[in-house]
Amino acid sequence: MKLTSKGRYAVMALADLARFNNINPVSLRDISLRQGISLDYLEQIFFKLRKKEIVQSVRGNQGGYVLNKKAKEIKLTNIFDAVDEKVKTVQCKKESKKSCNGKSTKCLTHNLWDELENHINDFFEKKSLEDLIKDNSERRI
Amino acid sequence: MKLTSKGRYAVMALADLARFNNINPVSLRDISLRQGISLDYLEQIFFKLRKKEIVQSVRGNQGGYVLNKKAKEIKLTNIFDAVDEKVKTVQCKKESKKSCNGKSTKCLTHNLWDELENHINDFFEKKSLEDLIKDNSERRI
DNA sequence: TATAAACCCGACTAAAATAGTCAAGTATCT
DNA sequence: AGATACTTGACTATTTTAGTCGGGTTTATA
Repeated sequence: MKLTSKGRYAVMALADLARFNNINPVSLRDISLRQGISLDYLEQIFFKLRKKEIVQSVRGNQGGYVLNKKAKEIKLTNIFDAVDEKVKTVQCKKESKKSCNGKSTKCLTHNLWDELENHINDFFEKKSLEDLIKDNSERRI
Repeated sequence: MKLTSKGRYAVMALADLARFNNINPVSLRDISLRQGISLDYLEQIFFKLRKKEIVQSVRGNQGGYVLNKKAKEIKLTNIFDAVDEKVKTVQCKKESKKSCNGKSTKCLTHNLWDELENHINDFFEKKSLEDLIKDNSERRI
């Protein structure tokens, strides 16, 4: 299971983007300043987000990024997936099925990890970017 | 968020222990062989489990470990806690509340991580060791 | 057309975490 | 007495993380 800064930054940056997503693209420089994330690191992250078509880039002066879909349609799963944050608790597929299939207690816990994985993925599957910014503006201001 | 081999090993080892928990204590050597976990590493893990009173040790020849409570009463939370696997998605408490409390979008995602944390902890809070071995024996054999 | 803003992309790296190993014990059963 | 098994601390190789660095290319605008 991984869930590290990269994933968090990606979500933070996209939430920021969703908020300031007007006519004009949002530059990474602005996001970097607002969210306190290194510009260079943001570039790495957005490179991946672009490849997965979550954002679109606008090159040149006054350029930046825009969301490629509606905030409602961007689920957290998509984001984590894009930046390679795999919610993977155990890689049982590698260990050939012979050594696993019901053999003693070794695999006793595998169902658990599967279950957990589904549980977490469900959570991420249901949450969209829109939920994030909506939740937040409801609670404050 | 961390959820690594140490946590998995701890759960596997305890599930093994719960299964073979008869009158006699179970030696780490046996668990090591059955689960394919290095004996030295198991010792480290059980040192922690003992300190948190999840297991009891029986020293000397024919010694080993026994569960210190009923399998039903040992929740996964307790296990992860004992081996320092913290389900912590973000440490927002450090960043003083001034810098966080509703200031722009920086904290926009904090509710999310809180929610996720609760979600996962809930899952672990509900699952006991007994659930594990019961689930498993139901499905096979 | 010059220039600055902004994206593009690969390579490198310090620090931390992980998953152990190693060594030298101590306790207890037979 | 001897074997088995727990106890404990220190050490370490490997991997991952969270970046940095450096050199591009593209495009708006003055």
